[in-house]
Amino acid sequence: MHVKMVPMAKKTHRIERRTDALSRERIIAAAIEILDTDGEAALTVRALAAHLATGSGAIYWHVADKNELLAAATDAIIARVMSEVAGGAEPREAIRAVALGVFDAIDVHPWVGAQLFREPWRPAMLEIIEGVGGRLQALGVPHAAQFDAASALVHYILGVAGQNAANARVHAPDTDRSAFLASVAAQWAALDPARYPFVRQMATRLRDHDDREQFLAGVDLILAGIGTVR
Amino acid sequence: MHVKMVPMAKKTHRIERRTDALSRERIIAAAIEILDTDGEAALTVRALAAHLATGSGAIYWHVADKNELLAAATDAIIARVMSEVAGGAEPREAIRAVALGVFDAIDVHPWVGAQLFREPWRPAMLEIIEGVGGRLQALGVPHAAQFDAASALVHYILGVAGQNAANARVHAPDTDRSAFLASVAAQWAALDPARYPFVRQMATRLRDHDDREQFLAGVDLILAGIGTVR
DNA sequence: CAATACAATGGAACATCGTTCCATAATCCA
DNA sequence: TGGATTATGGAACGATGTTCCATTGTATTG
Repeated sequence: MHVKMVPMAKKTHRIERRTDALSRERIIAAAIEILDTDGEAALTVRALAAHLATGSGAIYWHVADKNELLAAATDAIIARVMSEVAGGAEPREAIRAVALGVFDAIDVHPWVGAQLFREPWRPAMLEIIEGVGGRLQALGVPHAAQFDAASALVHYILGVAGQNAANARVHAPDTDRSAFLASVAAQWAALDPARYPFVRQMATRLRDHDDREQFLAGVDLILAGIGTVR
Repeated sequence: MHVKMVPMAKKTHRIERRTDALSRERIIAAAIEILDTDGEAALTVRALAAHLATGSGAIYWHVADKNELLAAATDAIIARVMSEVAGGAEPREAIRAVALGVFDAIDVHPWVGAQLFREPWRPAMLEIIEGVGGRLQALGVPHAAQFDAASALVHYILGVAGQNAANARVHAPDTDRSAFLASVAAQWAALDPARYPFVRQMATRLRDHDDREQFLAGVDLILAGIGTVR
């Protein structure tokens, strides 16, 4: 059952619409809220309808389908990130800032990491490519190498993003992360030394590493590689 | 009670089963066949049961759930790739070979690209990490930098893998790829030059680029970066 | 002001999915 | 041989995304 708002003055012309009217923006905002608080799997059309105190059909009047909803939510998050980064810093620092912005956004909204892979021509991906690639020219990267350089950086960012999204999907929303890392590290350490010598050696590093620092180390590594073709 | 059974040798325990008996291996093989020919979305438990001429319940006797089935199928593909690569080539070439092996495998089995992100402690991911990281030591990468270097390479490979998987998901199974690239390139070229100058410039490169070559260029870029910390 | 057209709503209904349950069949073991 | 165990196949369940449609609210028109 639902409680309707009481239209107080019905004699005068009420230009304003009902204050609880649905809109594409309100739907996207509600979707983001559900995704952030309860995870990717919790965003069902029914849950969304309940959260908005409406029915499923009303949602489909404003949004084509769930895919479009997720894509729009992703675009909203990434656009916000890129506008916050902006700035006219030194190009190398700007690239790091863009990458870290995306990383941090996915830390807060893990579902974005999975969405970035779908429909790469959507605004979200364009923003990232532009944010990274736009600074490569200022870095002095030869024109012929800019496409490869931007592609490498963006794909690396995507890889980390997807991995973080996957990790968030596996965990309970607030599982102790260090406990999880320790458990995987223990599995690695218990592997057959003859078959997996490297992975075994990396077990302790996996346990102690900081995701954010390591992500940045990867960006720096790629930037160093880009520097060699200057 | 007398024994009138067939000669029941302890070691020759071979009683023939029905030749069409199900098995975990047959189920995984059938799943891979459906995934490869009809795409990720076509793999439903019902389709799989029909393909094996059995019922859904029988499948669940051999396999825990669909996740495990997909993970096992992924492990099978990646294990095959890594055993084929192997070889004692020069480390730099070996890393390129491993990366290309994964790339080519995902070109044939796009669904693998999406699966690699789930449960990174599974055999498939271990194989890749070991295949890449194991050669870094031989490359002369300092011990302290090996974790970051391997992580960067693997995440880059993952990013490309996920992107290719997404592309394959969007296309009809045999859509003309160059036509698709041309259409996206046209969209890029039509963007606002003030907002997306870099993406616009890259449009023609996007149209003409070769995925495989560009992937390798990224690997080389990262290897070059790794070389700077030697 | 009444009548009407249209945007918007909410919930029932539908097809499909992964999974569970269970009656049965096939096979093994004592 | 007979009971126990393994294996099978299909019905049934709950949940999902989506469509359909009767109904409501609002704006426009005669």
